[in-house]
Amino acid sequence: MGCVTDFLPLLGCSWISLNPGLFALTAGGGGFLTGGGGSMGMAGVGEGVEGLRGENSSPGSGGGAGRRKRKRCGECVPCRRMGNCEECSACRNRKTGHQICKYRKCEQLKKKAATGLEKMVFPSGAVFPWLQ
DNA sequence: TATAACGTCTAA
DNA sequence: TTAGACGTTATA
Ligand SMILES: [Zn+2]
Ligand SMILES: [Zn+2]
Repeated sequence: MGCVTDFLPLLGCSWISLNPGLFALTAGGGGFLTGGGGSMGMAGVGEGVEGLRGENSSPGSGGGAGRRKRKRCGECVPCRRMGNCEECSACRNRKTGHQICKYRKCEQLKKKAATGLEKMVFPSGAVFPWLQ
């Protein structure tokens, strides 16, 4: 196979080629490790595949499982800020955007939800040993 | 029900 | 890659 050993057999070799944006969005500027330093990292591989499309997540039943919304920490500077500036794009487009004022956006919510798999870096220093 | 805001998709 | 739109969840 000219493909990646045992990675996503159903998707074949075309996955990364067809989803460069998604990969860059999660693995690169995802937020953790600030890409570019020479070290990359995995950005939610487990959830990444599930997050490919919103077909997963089952909040319907139970009412406890599934991916629920995170809440603001309430301690960061933006969280302590009160009142909307009414001038930022979030405030101006509040009617359609449904987003909190940019100056009030919680620092923790700015980062993508971390699952813990992001830190999966092998001792060899390689992030994707199966690619080598 | 109304209001606020997170998560994700998609156009630019 | 980013900002905006939309759907959905969470709280009052
Ligand atoms: Zn604002
Ligand atoms: Zn906060």
